[in-house]
Amino acid sequence: MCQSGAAHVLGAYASAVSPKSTPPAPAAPSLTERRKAATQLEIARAAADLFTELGPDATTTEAIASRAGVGLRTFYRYFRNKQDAVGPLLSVGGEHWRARLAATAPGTPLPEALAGAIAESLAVPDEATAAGLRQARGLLRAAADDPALRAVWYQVNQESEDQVRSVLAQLGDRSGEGGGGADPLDVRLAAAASTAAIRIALETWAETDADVEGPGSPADLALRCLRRLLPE
Amino acid sequence: MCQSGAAHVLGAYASAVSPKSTPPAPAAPSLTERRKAATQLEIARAAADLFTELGPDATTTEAIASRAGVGLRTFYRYFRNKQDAVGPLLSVGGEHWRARLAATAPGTPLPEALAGAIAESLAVPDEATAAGLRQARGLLRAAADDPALRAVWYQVNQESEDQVRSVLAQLGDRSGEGGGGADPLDVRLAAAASTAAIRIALETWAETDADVEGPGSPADLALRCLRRLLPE
DNA sequence: AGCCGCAGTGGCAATCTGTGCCATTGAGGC
DNA sequence: GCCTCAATGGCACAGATTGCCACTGCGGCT
Repeated sequence: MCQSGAAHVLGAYASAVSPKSTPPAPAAPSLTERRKAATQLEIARAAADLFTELGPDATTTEAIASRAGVGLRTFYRYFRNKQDAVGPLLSVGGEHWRARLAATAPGTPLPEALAGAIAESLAVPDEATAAGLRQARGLLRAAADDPALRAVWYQVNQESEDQVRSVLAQLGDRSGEGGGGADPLDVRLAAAASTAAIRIALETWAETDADVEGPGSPADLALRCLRRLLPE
Repeated sequence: MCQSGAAHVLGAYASAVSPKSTPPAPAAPSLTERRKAATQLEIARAAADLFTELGPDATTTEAIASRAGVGLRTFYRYFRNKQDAVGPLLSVGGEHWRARLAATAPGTPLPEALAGAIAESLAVPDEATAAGLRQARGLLRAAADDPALRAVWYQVNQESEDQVRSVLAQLGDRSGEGGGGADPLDVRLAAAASTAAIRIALETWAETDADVEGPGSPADLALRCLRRLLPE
């Protein structure tokens, strides 16, 4: 178990586990914290395996819980429902992306900041990250036949958009101190555009057999999409 | 009953009722057809009422069916689930939008075509349309507190995006006969950008008390959003 | 080391959701 | 008026969720 391939595409779900205790400082996660994260990942993996093997419909919640080695009741303490269980695996790189974005040097033009953060968060530094992307690809392909699973994908993206929106709002406040930050509508649009760029890049990539790196990779596609949507 | 306020925002759901029989020709809908449409709308209204009164969680499917005057079993013949029932009311104008878009004069620049169609589909020619928009606003506000309802909104938008995508693809084929149409990625991005423009316009409008027309209206906001996302 | 409070867990019971099956009924064509 | 068929309603059932309660190990205190 453990978080080996814990790469998250858009990372809206990771927060489900330890949102209260240590948001900013990466202080030593207590044993309990780490155990919870491992459990969540374990469940997510079990769900993803079963979903891709049998299809989401034929998979019972109990089967997921059982394969993950937890009680049914515990499953529902981690996830709202069956489909949500794969959320963390579809959130590949999202946390990374937002963190990188929040750390952008003040004064950087927005499109540039977004592009840099996207490039970095969709980069594939190790095999675990690559595996995470490939698993996401499998899920996206399964989603093509399953409305409920597709709904999770939409939700993951939308939550990512919301979070990016707040990151961008803070970023805006930080630079134009006097005026009170950027136009909320612009912030919203930038968040939507960049999230859509990543979403479409991943969807498009999932439809192909392109590698995780190089031309046709998620990072490549995402940057191309971003340029179209935010040419400013 | 009947389709008085049948205006649809993004209109992905309307097809749920009569997708087989009369898709193109608006031939005389048989009595049965009209009855079905009325039933669907009846259920949608019942659901919307209960959702906004009690909240989606506290509303049981049976209560919706009952208020709509149909059997529980029938409810499930019209909608996949509880939340989906309000889909038609959130799809305000979508059908209209796509139809208008499909009918665009060949040669019209894409951004212009999209803007024209959006302006027309979010226009408010009569009180019924206005009522439809206001009801959508109520649902969007309720969605703020309910993840499941929010999920329906995401889904409606996503389905609209998919449909717009195919309309745009055909539009592209129609003009550049020789080459085989526009770059699929571009089509996808244009569909995403225009759908997002409408989505964000409606979300933003729902947060305010602005009127259905004039500055701050859905149409006004949508066009502003579109200009930002598709300045080409 | 021994004790305590608490978070995380598992199990059970109850309610709600979603689907297959079958009989009934009214619409539309002959 | 008779026949065929789509639309409906009721029923039963498997699976999805949730409230409630007791059990157990982690982490802090004495």
